[in-house]
Amino acid sequence: MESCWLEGEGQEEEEDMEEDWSAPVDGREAQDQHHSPALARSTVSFSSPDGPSVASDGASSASSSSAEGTGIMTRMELNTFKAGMEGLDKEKINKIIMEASKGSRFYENELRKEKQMAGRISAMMDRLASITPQQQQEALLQVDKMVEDLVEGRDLSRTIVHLDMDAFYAAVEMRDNPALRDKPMAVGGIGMLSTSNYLARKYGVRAAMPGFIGKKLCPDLVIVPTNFDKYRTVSSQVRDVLRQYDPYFAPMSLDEAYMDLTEYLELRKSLPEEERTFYAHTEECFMSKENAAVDNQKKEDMLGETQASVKVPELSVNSTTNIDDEDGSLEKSKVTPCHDDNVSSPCCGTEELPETCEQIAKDVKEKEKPEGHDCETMGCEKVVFGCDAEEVVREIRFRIQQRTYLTASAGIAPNMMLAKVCSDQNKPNGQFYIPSDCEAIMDFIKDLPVRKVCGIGKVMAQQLNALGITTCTHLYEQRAVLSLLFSPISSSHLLRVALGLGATRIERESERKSMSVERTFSELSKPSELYRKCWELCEALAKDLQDEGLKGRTVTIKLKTVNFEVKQRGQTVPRAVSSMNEIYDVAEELLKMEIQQCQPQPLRLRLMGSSAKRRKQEKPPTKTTTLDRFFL
DNA sequence: GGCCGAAGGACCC
DNA sequence: CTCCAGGGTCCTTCGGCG
Repeated sequence: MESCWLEGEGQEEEEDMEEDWSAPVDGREAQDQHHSPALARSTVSFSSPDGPSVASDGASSASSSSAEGTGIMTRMELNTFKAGMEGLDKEKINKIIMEASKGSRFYENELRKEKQMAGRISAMMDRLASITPQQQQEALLQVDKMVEDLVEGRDLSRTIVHLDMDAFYAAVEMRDNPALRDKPMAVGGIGMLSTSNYLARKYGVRAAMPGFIGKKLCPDLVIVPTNFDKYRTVSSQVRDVLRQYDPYFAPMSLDEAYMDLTEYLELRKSLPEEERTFYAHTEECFMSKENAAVDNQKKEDMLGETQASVKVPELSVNSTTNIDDEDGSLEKSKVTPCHDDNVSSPCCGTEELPETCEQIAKDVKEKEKPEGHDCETMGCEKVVFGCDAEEVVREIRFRIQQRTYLTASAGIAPNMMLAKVCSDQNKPNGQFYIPSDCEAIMDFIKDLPVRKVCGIGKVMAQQLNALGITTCTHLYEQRAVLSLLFSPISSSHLLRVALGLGATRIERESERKSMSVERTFSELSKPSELYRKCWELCEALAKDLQDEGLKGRTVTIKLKTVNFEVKQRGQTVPRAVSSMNEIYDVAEELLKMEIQQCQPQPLRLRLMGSSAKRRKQEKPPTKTTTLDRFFL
């Protein structure tokens, strides 16, 4: 239960979600003038009052606000950036997506948002044009001071891993139903797909795509309903493995997690070979294996498939003996106190400290072995893993695969931001390592598309794009301008990205801040129906809250009109609430106001939600009477 | 000016 | 022929208030 919040049904890994932003900018072109397009532009625009024309040029290329036509609707197209997109007909796919969407209310709303975005960008370009060279100089000076601090505070002492299950939900379904293995399939419903297998991706079917469009792209697409209980089970098996390498690992969803291997790697150095030895189980092994729960039919089929992929992740198991001790000698990265990165101490939680890593490791290793099974005599392939980070991660992936028959990808780097990007690098069933030295980091960062960075989404990417920024190098080159155009928080985040910096301490699970329930339905507009729906939602929410023993001080309702416009209305109450009645009282009132607001017209909704949020956070951990762990 | 609450979004899975 | 989720977190902007 301590893992509560992470049970939030994750969407699904790498998937880029629907989006796209379909980089209209051709990389090369950007590179040619990437010296500082924005800089040049603003200088030009400054020296010549006409400047804007130059600037607006850049803006319009990034997001033509001209109606219809080709350029617009960049938000609906397919993101070709991600892995597994080789050799597929983007043109054709986008055409199909377009045709399926055109004219729908959804599409109209997207159009609206697109225009709004264009407006924001052009406002930004105007601001850019009004920046004087002096301002820029000053900004640069200031930013470079920050750069200095940031670089000085760089902490290369940690080894962070981001682990990501490959096409998780889809992989689980394929594992359990062999009939699906050679078919393009996706998990979800006709309304929305959570993820798709790699075969389906070839057709352009991706996560966060509505099922009916998936069907259009790939008429043979098999859509399997989600089965979260199953994914949760598998997920916990994976977590069992991860825990042994970092008891404080942080699951981000059912299918991905961050780990800090620093401590473990230290310990690993003195781990005898037998402790690093595993066996690739063969069919016979499985016959007696724990998975007895699975019916035989499935099991057999599973094995057939598994054999093929059971091989050790990545290359040579034998090259493993390279116990690179050279690694321990990197004193160049003097351990700095890393003041910038989050200061949470990973190892201070007094919670259930699961003994030591060694103990856990032994325990679980036993568990992984089929009962009463002796690998030595059963002829299982013996695998010995080395002691460096890459070897350990291979071992982790190997064990995950042995345990779940599913593959995972991983990224290893000195901080979370990089690790996350890395895990995507060799996506299905691969891993990528960035050693802990500045040069390696910068080399990696250099051409990294900003869009790949976690936290830079469609919108930010498009804004940056308008400034001629597509890679992290550009990000650095434009640091002065960025500091002037974006908020301090945003620009410092961008700056850190540009420097290859990221959190080096994995936050201990934090308390949840809100809880919500929302539902999409076919149009409702009669007040009685709306109140009824509201009631149901509040009921569900109250139950969820009570199940976790939580209360909320702010009750909000969320409404989505049939035109996809989203509204939220909230009210904070004097005392935290959790009961059905208390919540509904507030929600009903809020809903009533909305219904009245559009009075003669009916309020036509396609979705309604209800949520309870905790209030800010008390400044000092107020020692208010060991206050119940409620939202205040 | 600073903090808070409300509303709207961006982003992530 | 219809048909685009649901669970979160965090940031930004704005108006009110003391």
